[in-house]
Amino acid sequence: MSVRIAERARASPSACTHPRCVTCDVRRVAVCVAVGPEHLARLAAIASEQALAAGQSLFEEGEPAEAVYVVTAGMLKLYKLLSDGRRQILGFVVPGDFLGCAFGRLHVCSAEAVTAVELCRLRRMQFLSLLDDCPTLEKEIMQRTCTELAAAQEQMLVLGRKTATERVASFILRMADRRRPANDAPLHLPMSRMDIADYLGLTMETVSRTFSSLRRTGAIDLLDTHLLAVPHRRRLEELAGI
Amino acid sequence: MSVRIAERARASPSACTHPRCVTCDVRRVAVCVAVGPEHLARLAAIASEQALAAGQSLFEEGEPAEAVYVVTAGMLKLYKLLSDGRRQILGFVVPGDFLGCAFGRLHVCSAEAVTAVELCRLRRMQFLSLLDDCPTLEKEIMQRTCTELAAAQEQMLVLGRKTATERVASFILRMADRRRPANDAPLHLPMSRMDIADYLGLTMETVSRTFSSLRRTGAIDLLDTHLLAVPHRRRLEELAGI
DNA sequence: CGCACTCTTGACCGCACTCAACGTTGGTGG
DNA sequence: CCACCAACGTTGAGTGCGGTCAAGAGTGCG
Repeated sequence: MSVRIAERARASPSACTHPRCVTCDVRRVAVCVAVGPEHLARLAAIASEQALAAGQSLFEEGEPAEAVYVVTAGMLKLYKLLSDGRRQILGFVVPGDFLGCAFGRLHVCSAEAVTAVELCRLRRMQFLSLLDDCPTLEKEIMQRTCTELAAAQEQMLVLGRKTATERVASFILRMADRRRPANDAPLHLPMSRMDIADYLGLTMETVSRTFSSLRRTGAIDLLDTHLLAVPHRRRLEELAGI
Repeated sequence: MSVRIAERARASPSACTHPRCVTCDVRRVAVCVAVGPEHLARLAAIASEQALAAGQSLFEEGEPAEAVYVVTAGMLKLYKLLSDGRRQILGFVVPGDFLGCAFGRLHVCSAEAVTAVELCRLRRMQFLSLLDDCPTLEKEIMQRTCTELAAAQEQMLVLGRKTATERVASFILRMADRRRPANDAPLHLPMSRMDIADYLGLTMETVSRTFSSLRRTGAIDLLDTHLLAVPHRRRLEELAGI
């Protein structure tokens, strides 16, 4: 991986439009890391590859955080548990996303692979010291953290005030919008109905019923259990309570 | 205000334990801003005082963000609205907290005074350029943003998976814990039952009923509508579903 | 004193949960 | 190749928690 970062940086710097960007292309997934060329070797030195099978855990809440990650393929879910097993999924992580880069010593949530996953692992202390020396990277992390905070606040509105139909419609729209690159192809939702339920604060049964109801009313086309099309986006937005 | 910041910095640098901290003491509320002495004059130059009466709005979702604020007295609430008026309160802001310092151009939520409020207003563009030159301040903002993100994720668990009793118990514990300085005096909750309801994803009636039920079972002492004591913290923690 | 506002409490209702049965799919082994 | 099984998803029936509606208590202010 270390080698590949440097190689790709020289080979195709134009794959990403971000200024001073290193393109780390693993399996044709572009990962943008805003780091100046003077810090490139250091970034490469602290990076290593890691892979997970679907269902495998990456880290758990309360564990010491020893690394941060950039996802290069697949999807993970972040979640918190109550002592009796109730679960809240905080978000789904897709290629290009940073993971576990909180500033605390301990992980504040657990991470588990939804599909097979490939990641770029960065040793935490070295990554933090790189941040100190590389302002553009620090800006990038700050930007991403703010985006995550805004997403969490939007989800608080969903969980606190929206009905089941509005939650599912909001979920579909959000998942459609965060695809990189953006496109109009059918939307693949690899997570189980149970995962969607735990993300939306509902039960599996209610999620299933709501998908069926959206299909019956024509708001979505369910091509397959995990594949759907949005024929009339505006209609789904109305159902989402925008 | 500008003058007071500089004055206080020289007058009582020991009021705050934070390294290289400027104590901006307005009405005896200590506000810590991690900025080196070399940037002190610049900080003072972009700061001004502002006051709000209870119920007054500071900014609204979607407006351009022209300033960031440090609260020096009172309490504000941050919230989002749905088109039909449903409201989700994202958090309550207390003295010492930063406010509106997202990196986007527009405010992502609205802010309204719960009580009479005094703030230190910092012009946004100048504040951002100060951030560029002052790494300790930037670290401080990053740290606070991460803390806020963790709080938002904890609240997602509350809103998505906890019962009414667990939500109210969690709320009381959180409010008790974030007091600065920490103390065991009776807890003052200046916000209305409606505000608590909109923070916890409940109705006013359910919040009121739950407070009454907690009082009957002895988990809390309601000294007054907005003042309570927690006689057995452990008991409340159990009720909160820790 | 009267008004306005907030909070509390009661009665009833409905949305989402629980429990249960069944269908579908994919993997395994005879 | 099919039988079997386990996991996941769908659908139906009934229930309960928290919402809705309404009345009344408490409080502050002019």
